[in-house]
Amino acid sequence: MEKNKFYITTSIAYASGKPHIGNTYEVVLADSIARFKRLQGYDVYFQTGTDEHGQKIEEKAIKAGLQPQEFVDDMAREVRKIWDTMNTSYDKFVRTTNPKHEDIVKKIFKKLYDKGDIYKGRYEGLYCTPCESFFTESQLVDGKCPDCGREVSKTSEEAYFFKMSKYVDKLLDYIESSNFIQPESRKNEMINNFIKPGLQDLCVTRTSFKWGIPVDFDPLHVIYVWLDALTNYITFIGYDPDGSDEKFNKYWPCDVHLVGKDIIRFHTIYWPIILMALDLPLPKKVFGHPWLLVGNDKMSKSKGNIIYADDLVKEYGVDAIRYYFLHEIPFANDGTYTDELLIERYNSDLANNLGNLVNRTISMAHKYFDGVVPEVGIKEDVDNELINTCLNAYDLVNSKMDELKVADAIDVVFGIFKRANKYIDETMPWVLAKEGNTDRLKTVIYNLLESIRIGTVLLQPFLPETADKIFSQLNTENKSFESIKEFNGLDTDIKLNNPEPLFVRIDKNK
RNA sequence: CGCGGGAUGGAGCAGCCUGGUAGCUCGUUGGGCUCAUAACCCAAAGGUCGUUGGUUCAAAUCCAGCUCCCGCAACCA
Repeated sequence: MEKNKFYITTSIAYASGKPHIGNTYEVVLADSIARFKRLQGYDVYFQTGTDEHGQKIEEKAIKAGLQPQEFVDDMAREVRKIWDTMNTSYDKFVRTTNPKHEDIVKKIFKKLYDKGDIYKGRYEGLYCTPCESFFTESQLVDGKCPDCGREVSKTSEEAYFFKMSKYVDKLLDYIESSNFIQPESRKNEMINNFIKPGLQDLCVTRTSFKWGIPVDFDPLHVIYVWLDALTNYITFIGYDPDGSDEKFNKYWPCDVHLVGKDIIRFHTIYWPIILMALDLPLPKKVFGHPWLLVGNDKMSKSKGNIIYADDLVKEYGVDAIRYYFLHEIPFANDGTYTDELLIERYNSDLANNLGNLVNRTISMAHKYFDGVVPEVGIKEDVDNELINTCLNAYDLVNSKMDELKVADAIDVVFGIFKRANKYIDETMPWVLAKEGNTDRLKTVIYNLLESIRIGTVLLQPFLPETADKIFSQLNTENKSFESIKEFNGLDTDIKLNNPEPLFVRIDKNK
């Protein structure tokens, strides 16, 4: 039987500098979804990578005394290292300087040109070289670049344009009749801001720099970011205008493109139009996730408040950071990062609620039963609430994940651990031990261990390293979603391993 | 009149679409417990839901004006 496929991407990181916490958040978010779908039995393909062309990179390379290719080789290695540090399970890390990709992009360009969707014209505007951007008169601040404050110059260059208007009606239909754009509020933003006022034709080439994919039949021109970067989603799974691979036919159309909310426009307007022009099906969903702010500020180099994920991982451990990213960033609004909030979440949720629960439970199992998982003995009504919390959790998590509400899904999982802590107070195992009520004590300890196991099975997509540690303490291989449909997945008579603290509390005065 | 988002106890958020006792986590205070990582469990205090007006029997929720913050404005995730 053929497994259902699930294709998910992140946007590709621009390889001009070390990716900061925001890019990293996106990959972790995609990773948690990819892992969840894999556990559900989907044939998942998860793609991420780097966008490696453009003027900014060309300039940075020169400044560093490197060839652009050497520069991006270094950057790609750096990006990949951070993705790996975050324990992300991407299936493919793509780079737009890949020769095969470049080759297909040239073919795509040619195809669209031959079709008449791309034509040659002139691009005019006020240009800021360092920012690599054109501005309109109204955008300027005191006649200068609104971004960097430097002089702009009137520039005009010959360029190729993509005819957007041809496909705009079809696009509007698709956007309005589907849940293609997520969250919903972005849908109106796109329609009112960009589509309704009328789409201008998109400039798809540049002559002002060399570091890019040249236009085959007009080598003065370099293909600008749109057709180069966006197309990574199809070129690397085997799209070819002359005939695509099996792999492409299997995975396309993409199920979810995860992108930052600032580039949602490119993914919900230009990208579908490019695909329409190529006669390809459109992606099912684009989710524009919010940002992680530092305090109240947007992260930026000029503010000097940039935070890098790998620094945080060194300090707190990978799962603490994954937890913070996945749990603290709301579905639609921006999230906040501060050291204080991170430490607070770490202590209360990870160390106190989860870590301490596992530790106290396994300690009791050792103390009362020599670390052997006991058989269930006497049952009582109080058990049912805990058991039901565990058995209902999968459906709740699943429905939250379907909506991409990862933070809510994690809450459901931690709700199990919270309920288990309460159960310990309700049943008071130490009293049962003192009274010699072994038959009841067996049940209580089993229920606790099994609740932890069920919670851990559901924890795997979010905190894979921690889940492995708990499974290892429980000494069990029953990790599947199938195994949590009933409350008996932990085999009895297994010898547990010794308890090891999962998260050591952090002294916030440090 | 460029477009959009936001303002909810000390902190971070939910609730608003589909009006009807304001909810969650953290923190604070008091109590309980001693299996455990001074963790866990219970309880309490703390908010006129930015502001003014309107609709309504009833407004955090719907409508209008205002103030403040933020983002986008055709390449900063």
